[in-house]
Amino acid sequence: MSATIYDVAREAGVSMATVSRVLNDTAVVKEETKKRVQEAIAKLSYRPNAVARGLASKKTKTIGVIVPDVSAAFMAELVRGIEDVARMYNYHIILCNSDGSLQREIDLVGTMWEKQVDGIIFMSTSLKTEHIETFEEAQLPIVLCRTDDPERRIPSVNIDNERAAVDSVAVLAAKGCSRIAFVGAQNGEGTLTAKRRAGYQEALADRSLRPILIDSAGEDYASALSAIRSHLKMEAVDSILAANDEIAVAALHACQDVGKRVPEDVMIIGFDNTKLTQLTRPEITTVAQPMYDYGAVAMRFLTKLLQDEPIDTYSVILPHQVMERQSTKSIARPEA
Amino acid sequence: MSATIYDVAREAGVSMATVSRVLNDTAVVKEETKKRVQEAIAKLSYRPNAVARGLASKKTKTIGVIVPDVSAAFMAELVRGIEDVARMYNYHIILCNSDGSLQREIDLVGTMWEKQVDGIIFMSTSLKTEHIETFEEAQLPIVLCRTDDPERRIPSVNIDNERAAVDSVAVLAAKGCSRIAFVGAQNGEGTLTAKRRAGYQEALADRSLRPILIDSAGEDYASALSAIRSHLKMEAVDSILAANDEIAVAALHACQDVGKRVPEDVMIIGFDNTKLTQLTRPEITTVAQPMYDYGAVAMRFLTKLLQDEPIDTYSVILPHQVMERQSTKSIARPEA
DNA sequence: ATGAAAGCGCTAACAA
DNA sequence: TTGTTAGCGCTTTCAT
Repeated sequence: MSATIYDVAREAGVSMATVSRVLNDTAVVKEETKKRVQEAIAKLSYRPNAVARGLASKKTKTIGVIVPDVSAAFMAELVRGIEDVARMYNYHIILCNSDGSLQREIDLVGTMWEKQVDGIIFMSTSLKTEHIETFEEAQLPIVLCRTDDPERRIPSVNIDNERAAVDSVAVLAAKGCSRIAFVGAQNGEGTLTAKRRAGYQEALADRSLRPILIDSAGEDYASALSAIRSHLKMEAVDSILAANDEIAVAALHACQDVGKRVPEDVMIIGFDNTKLTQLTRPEITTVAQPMYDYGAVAMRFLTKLLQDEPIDTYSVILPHQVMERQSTKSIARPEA
Repeated sequence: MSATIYDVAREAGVSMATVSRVLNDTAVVKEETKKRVQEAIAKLSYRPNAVARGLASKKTKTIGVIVPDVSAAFMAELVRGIEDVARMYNYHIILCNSDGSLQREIDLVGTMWEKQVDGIIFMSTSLKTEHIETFEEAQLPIVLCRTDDPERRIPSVNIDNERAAVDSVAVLAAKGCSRIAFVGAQNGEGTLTAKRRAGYQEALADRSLRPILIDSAGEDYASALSAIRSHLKMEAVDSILAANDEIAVAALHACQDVGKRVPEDVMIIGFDNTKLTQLTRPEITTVAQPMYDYGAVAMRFLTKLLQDEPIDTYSVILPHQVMERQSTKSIARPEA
């Protein structure tokens, strides 16, 4: 298993160039010699050394994946999408977590250059100028994934988050809700939550409804639970749009805690269609984001870039879908 | 950003050997020359090419991670543990999914060899002879992670699954349960579920209790739900030990469906301490498996192997813990 | 303390 | 159709 191409050449009585040719199918080789080479390869259990190959060809068949945290909800599914498509095109992925730190993201792009990856799939919250500069310096094909680039300078794959929030509000409004609250952390610009909040506000303005913003300290269950619970005690709402599913579950429990029934008294819609939403009772209506597809499409996009295939658009928008479940089910009320 | 070591050498007026020395700190270099070299590096924004380095040194500072499916529950956390420790030791990881297919696992080890990784962290269900043969052929340091090797031929990191099941039964028994059921898929030998079932049976035998095995078609929510529901209609149980948390949630819902209260009528214990268990009401008691630690410890183990550090034991057992929550809470019953 | 030179295992002109 | 020959960018003896 550690013979070199030279050993194979000698065993088959040809030159290493010929072996290389049959290996890469890069030129026509007489059927008979090809067979001899293949036998030699089998006999010696030869396997090409990808590192040497990478040095000589300046292509490593490896792409760098920079993600805030693989272990975050559903990120792994996205990574799986990347890996599946990467495999189809004979690429491998080097996976790195940035924890959302700008400095680390920048460093990682540098390291990826050192590793001579053929391209990068980059995930973060929102792009800053430092990112752009780093990308330009690295001179590597890069595809953004589930990451906002306000000025659309870098190829990217996304859903329309604002639109998704607008759609969710529409569902609620259609069921007669008018006191619609939004729950999410009040964090920076350009984050997913910010976009969703913007869509929510737009949709409420269109209907001349008063926005009810519930600011949870973080995007996690615990902080959302207490924020919602205390808000519910102050002010009645008939529906809650949550920035993500974990918050939606918190909303459900908060309602139960203060004696409100879901969906009879309060309707709830979450975001992301994680497994959670089907393991609660009632099951929670949520906006399905195609996590796997994010990855798969981004990787496919990157392969196009790498092979100079024609590209239709540099900012791909994936479809989203409001998955209606029990938490927004209209109840047929018995006539009085 | 694409100067070579040769450019740096010329810029600093030294030989490339000297540049290499300051880069790798591999020999003493006069303070002054070192400074000149570092300036040249900065001036040219030089970055060493890791591929060339790998070819010359035969070390790539890359390790292969073979996992059934990153997107499976909590696998990502394990991978995160690997990556964090890898980073501490200046390694990067190439991540691949095998979907548990033996053929693919074997192929992947080969590809990892081609990529010249310095070592492999391998995850699967149970090891077969084909695995061992492949590992030997590859001649690479390999650490098994959360993967059973009945004959302990390969270094590994695990918890004691049988013992964990025994402990769970003990908790139930201590609360007065005697009709204790186990729910899990009736799949192959050497799987996690099989180990847990074995522990369950052992613990019941010790107490002269009759085992109640509920066989769900798969390890997922839906099949477990229907299996448990129909079993509950046939036979009363006072507690359920589930092979994993998803099944535990199914058990909870099945009980609710047939009008049993948890924990008053039926107590439930899950396995894995996933987030799910805290998002149900009641919250579910579960066996905490250190997913992150599996990865972190396995990677640390591998670095020891790679640096010939002394090893105490080749099969590391990590601690588990029964996290008691509401689903096993003894209720103080009012005196009659 | 530094330099010269020989590879590492492969690809890719260029010849033949 | 096949072989010869330079590299790719670095590490690593071996000299000096």
